[in-house]
Formats: sequence, structure tokens, C-alpha cells
Amino acid sequence: MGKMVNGMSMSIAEVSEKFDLSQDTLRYYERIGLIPPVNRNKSGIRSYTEEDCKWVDFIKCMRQSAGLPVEALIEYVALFRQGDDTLETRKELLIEQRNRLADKIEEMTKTLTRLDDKIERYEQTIVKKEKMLRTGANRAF
Amino acid sequence: MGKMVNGMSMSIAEVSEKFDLSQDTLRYYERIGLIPPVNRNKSGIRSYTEEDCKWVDFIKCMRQSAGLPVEALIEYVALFRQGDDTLETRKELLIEQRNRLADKIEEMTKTLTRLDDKIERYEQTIVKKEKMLRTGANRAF
DNA sequence: ATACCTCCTGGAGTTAACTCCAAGTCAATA
DNA sequence: TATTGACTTGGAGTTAACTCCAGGAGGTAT
Repeated sequence: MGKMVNGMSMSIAEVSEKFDLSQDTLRYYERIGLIPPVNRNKSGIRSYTEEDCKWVDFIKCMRQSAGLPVEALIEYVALFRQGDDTLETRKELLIEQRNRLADKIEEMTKTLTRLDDKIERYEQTIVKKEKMLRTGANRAF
Repeated sequence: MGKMVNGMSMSIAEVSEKFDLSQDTLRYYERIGLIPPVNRNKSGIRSYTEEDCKWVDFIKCMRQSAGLPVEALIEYVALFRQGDDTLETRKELLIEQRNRLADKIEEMTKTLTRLDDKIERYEQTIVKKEKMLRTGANRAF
């Protein structure tokens, strides 16, 4: 039950490299509360712990891949920082966003089908055109 | 093989209502070439034909549901307006976007799973807390 | 000690995609 | 004929989410 000490910590340059996010973006995320405040060394320079990196990873995923709204994530982080009393609220927030995401995936899947249909029709049209070129169309010459 | 005449045409207000897009957005889409120029009456007022509406529907779907980039759609419309010579190019453009969309859906599906796992862990943590409250924690009183 | 590198902050600038607005036209109505 | 209301345009303003920058500080290599 002791606090976990882990040996490794990373500079902002390394984190930026590792997660393919610019240093500016990392600082920006922290500034607006999209990730909790990162650990600093005595001269105020960020020193990302394992934990900090996990936040970066999580937030990057939720933003770039899932497209969750920044606002919801800021709220999530704020709740997290308030401690265990907010466990239930945080869970509900995640469920809400999970459901939105599921809806979005469904909508996109429908659109994918629509695109596929359209592409299929293009295929047919093009084949038809080619057939016409090889037969009747030659009469024009 | 004659040109198709269809009786009905709609005002911008009606189209806006029907597709839940603001009039400004409809004009903006047309302005930037995201839909082909809409028919006008003699005094220059837009009068959306069935065909115009289909474009609106298609573009709305590709933008809002699939999130295809405006640029790609503008190019698609431009190619369409150039006629049948661009059939193949248009098809390829659609396939490219279709594949991007499929990738995105896959990524989002993975993220959905990740969210579900996280929610599941919250569930467990909360249940554990409750159990502790009902047993040992009471010793504090 | 000078130069250099990486980092810091606060704030301004950028981009995409709308969204709003002012000034004007046109057709129908009182 | 004067007013009303829906429509027009070109251009300015907004929003979200970064992205860039100027000016400055700390630690290290020459």
C-alpha cells in the first residue's frame, strides 16, 4: 500500500517523440486541464512520470481516435483530481461518452455502406461504358 | 432519353428545414463548391430540384456522419461537373475516402473497447468500495 | 565566462468550417 | 404605392483546437 516509486521519467521532448504530439500540444493539453499537472524538477522543467505518460496516451486516444469533446475530457480530469468521491460521476461520464461513440460508429458504418453502394454503381456504369465503346460506339467512325 | 422534368422544387427555407442545415450553411456549401450550383428562378432565387436535394443529402451525410474532408468532396463535385470523362477518377476518389473511413471506424471500435474496459474497471472499484463500507470501514465509528 | 541547448510562460496567430450581418432586390399584400 | 417578408451577395466574425513566437532562465560544454 506504499506510494509507487518508479525510476524512469521523461523530458517533454521524449514524450513528444513517443506519442507523436508536439511539445506545444503537450503543454497546451496541460494548460487547459486536459491532462493533470505534470511533475516538475527543481528548476520547473517537466519530468513526465509513467503515470503522466499514461494520461497523455489516454487523452491522445480519446481525442484523436475517438474524437471525444475536449470539454468532457477536461471535466473527467477535474473529477479525477477531486479524488475517490467522484468515482461514480466519472464512470457515468465515461458511459455517456462511450454511448455517443457507439452511436457515431454505427452512423459511420451506415455511411460506409452507402459509399460502397455508390462505388458499386460507378463500377457498373464504367463497365457499361466500356462495353458500348467496344461495340456500337464504333459506328461513329 | 429526354431530360427529366420533375414538378416539385423547394425554396432554401424548405431545404433548410428538411435537412436541418441552416440557410447560411446551404449557401456556404454551394459557394465553396461542395454542392453544384443550385437552380434559380428568373429573379435569382434558389429553387432546389430533386437533384439538388440529393446533393444536399449526400454532402450532409459525407460531412456530418462520415466526416470526409471538405476538400475531397469539393474535388469530387468539380470532377462530376466535368462530365463522364472523370468517372474513373471519381470512383477512385470515393474508394480512397471509403478506405479512410473504414480505417477510422476500426480505430474507433478499438477505442470503444478500451473505454468499455475502463468502465468495467470503474465498476469493479466501486463495488469494492461499497463492500468495504459495509464491513471493515464501520470500525472507524 | 561565453555560448549553446532545451526548456519555460503568456499571449498572439492560424485553420477549418461554419455563422452572422448589412445593404439591397423582388414579389405579394394592405 | 408603401410595407412586408423571404431571399440575395460579399465580407466580417466566431469557435475549437491547436500552433507559433518572443523573451527569458537553467544547466552544460568550450
